[in-house]
Amino acid sequence: MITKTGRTVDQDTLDKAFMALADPVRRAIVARLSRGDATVNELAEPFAITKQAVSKHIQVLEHAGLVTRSRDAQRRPVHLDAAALEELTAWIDQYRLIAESRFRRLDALLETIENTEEKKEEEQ
Amino acid sequence: MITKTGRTVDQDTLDKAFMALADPVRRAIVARLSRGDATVNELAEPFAITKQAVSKHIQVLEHAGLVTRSRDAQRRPVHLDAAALEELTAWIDQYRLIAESRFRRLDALLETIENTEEKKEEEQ
DNA sequence: TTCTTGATCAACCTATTGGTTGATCAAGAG
DNA sequence: CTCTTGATCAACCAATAGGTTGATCAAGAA
Repeated sequence: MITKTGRTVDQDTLDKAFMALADPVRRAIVARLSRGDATVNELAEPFAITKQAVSKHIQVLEHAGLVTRSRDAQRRPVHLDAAALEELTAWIDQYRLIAESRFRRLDALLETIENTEEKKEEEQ
Repeated sequence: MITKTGRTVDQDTLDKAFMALADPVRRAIVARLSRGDATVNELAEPFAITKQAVSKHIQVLEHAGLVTRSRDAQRRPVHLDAAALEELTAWIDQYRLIAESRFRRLDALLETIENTEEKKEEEQ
């Protein structure tokens, strides 16, 4: 599929991205990163799980294309990719808007029918 | 968290909803349903998997709150819940917009620095 | 009642997830 | 060189996801 940004997103990328967000720890990491880049240790601090587990979560986010990492001596700051998030909302909105427009058209149709019924009653 | 619609969405609901979208078969089902309600058999037709497997996929979507089902004799038409999709985009956008506004502020800062540097050069 | 249709239930198999512990590596600091 | 810090690799384990086959159920149709 093609997003508003013109980028092509394949099924596998969508699989990984949605799967990545289907975990409360990873969503908390995304929330934290929206406020600014952070290291694995910083990200691990609020959680009651091992640093290794958090490292794995970050790898999941990275393979999903939601975050990127740079090198700064021993540190490897994690950075949130807002554009990747936008592609997900674009996918969802595409179908949500179709469903909603269909709903609105049905709404209009029902109104038309109601008006017709009222007219009939008036004519009687 | 609370969405634009005022509805509260708990972690477990987000877990299930994102997990539900992390599968190409279920996304295809969502895409099909955006065009209108359909039965399990109709939804199963395009796929090379058993009807039972599709039935399970629909249950996953249902437990995630993304679709609802009504009763019409033996048929159980599946209906896409556009409002539930909206809650997901609301969650994503919340953090995407924070990250982007941060990015824009950094952009503005870098511009300020560049202008300052240019000014210095002019002064030399 | 019997047959057909639409759909689910139940049991099972395999691959993958999310977590652990323990070892290892890479880059500075002393 | 040795020590510390930040982070990853490797092996393992329990739970779950996605799929199958076979039986079952509920509602009309004949």
